Amino acid sequence: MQPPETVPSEDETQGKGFVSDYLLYLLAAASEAASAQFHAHVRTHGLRVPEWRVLAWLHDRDGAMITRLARISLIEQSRLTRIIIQMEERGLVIRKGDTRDRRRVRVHLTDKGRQIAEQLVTDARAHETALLAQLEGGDGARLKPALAALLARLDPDGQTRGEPDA
Amino acid sequence: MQPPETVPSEDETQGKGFVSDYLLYLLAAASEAASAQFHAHVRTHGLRVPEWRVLAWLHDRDGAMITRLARISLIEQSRLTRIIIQMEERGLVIRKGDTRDRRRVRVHLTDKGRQIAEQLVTDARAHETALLAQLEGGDGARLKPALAALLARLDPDGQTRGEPDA
DNA sequence: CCAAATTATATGAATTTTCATACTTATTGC
DNA sequence: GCAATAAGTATGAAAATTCATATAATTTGG
Repeated sequence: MQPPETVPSEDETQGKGFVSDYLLYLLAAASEAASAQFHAHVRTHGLRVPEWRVLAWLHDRDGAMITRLARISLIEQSRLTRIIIQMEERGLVIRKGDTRDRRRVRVHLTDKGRQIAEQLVTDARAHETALLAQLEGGDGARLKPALAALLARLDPDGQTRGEPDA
Repeated sequence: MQPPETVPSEDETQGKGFVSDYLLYLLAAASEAASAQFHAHVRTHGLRVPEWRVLAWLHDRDGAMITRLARISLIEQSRLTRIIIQMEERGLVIRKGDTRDRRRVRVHLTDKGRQIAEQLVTDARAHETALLAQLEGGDGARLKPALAALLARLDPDGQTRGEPDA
C-alpha cells in the first residue's frame, strides 16, 4: 500500500465530493477557464468561437470540405453549413463546389479572412506561450503531451485532429 | 542548438499546422472526445449534459443557489434558471427560497433526482476508471493533477471548483 | 450497368440559448 | 436610517442550435 502522504488529505474540509476531481469535469472546466480570455479577445474581432475555429483550420489548410471542417472544429454539420454561409456573407470565406466530387463544398479563405486568421493565430500563439509559462513545475510541459495522448487514444484516426486525410 | 531528433520531424507530411498542437484546442477536443461516450449515456437517462452537471453538483452538496450552481456547472445564469425550472417540472429538483437572503433560490434534489444522480455518479466513476486505465505510461496519472494545476492557476478562488464557499 | 447503399450538404421547424435588462432584496457608506 | 450600489434571479425577444430529413452525387455489389 502507498503511504498516506500521496493522498490529498481525505477531508481537507469535508471530503470535497465527486465532481471537483472528476476527469471529465476537470477537462471541461480547464478548457473553459483556459479559453475564456482568448475567446473574449476573439469576440472583439466580431467573431464567435466556432468562426475562429474555422478560420484557424483554414489557415492551416485552406479549402477543407464542410463535413471535415465540422468534425475538427467540433461543430455539428448543419450548424456549420449555416455558419459558413454567414461567414461568406461577411466576406471571410468563399465556397467552391468540388469538381471531382460534386457533392462536396470546399471552403476557402478570402484575403480578408486570411488577414484576420493570421492575426488571431499570432495572438493565440502568444497567449498560449504566456499561459504555459504561468504553470510552474513540469505541469505546463506535461499537459499538452498528456492531452495529445488522450486524444490519440480516443480518436485513433485523427478525425478530430489535423490528420492529412482522415 | 538542439539536435533535430527532439523535433517531431518538421514535415511529417508537411508540418502539421498550428491548431492541432494548440493548447486550447487540445483541451476542447480532449474534453469533447473524452466526454462523448458518457454524455451519450447521460442522454439515455433523458438528461442533457447541463442537467447531469447540476445533479452531480447537488449530489456533492445539496441546496446550492442558482448563481453558484451556474458558475461551477459551466452554465450561464439565465439559462440555468430555465433549466432548473424544467428539472423541477420533471420532479428532479425543488426550489426553495433562502430565508436568510430572500434574493436567493436554493436548489435541492428530490428523491427521484437523488436516485438518478447516484446512479450516474456511480457510472461516471466506473467510466473514468476505465478511461484512465486505457492511458498507458504516466499520461493517465499525470493528467488530472496537471489539469487541476491549470484550473487552480486560472481560477484561484475556486469559482469553478468545489470550494466550500466561493 | 443498375439498384441499393453511402456520403455530402442543406433546410424546416421546434427548442435552446443568449443578451440585455427588469425586479427584488441585501449591503455599504455617509 | 437612507440613498446608492450591489447581488440574485427571472424574463422578453432575437438569434442560434438541434434534429430529422430532403436532396443530390458517388460508390458498391452483383
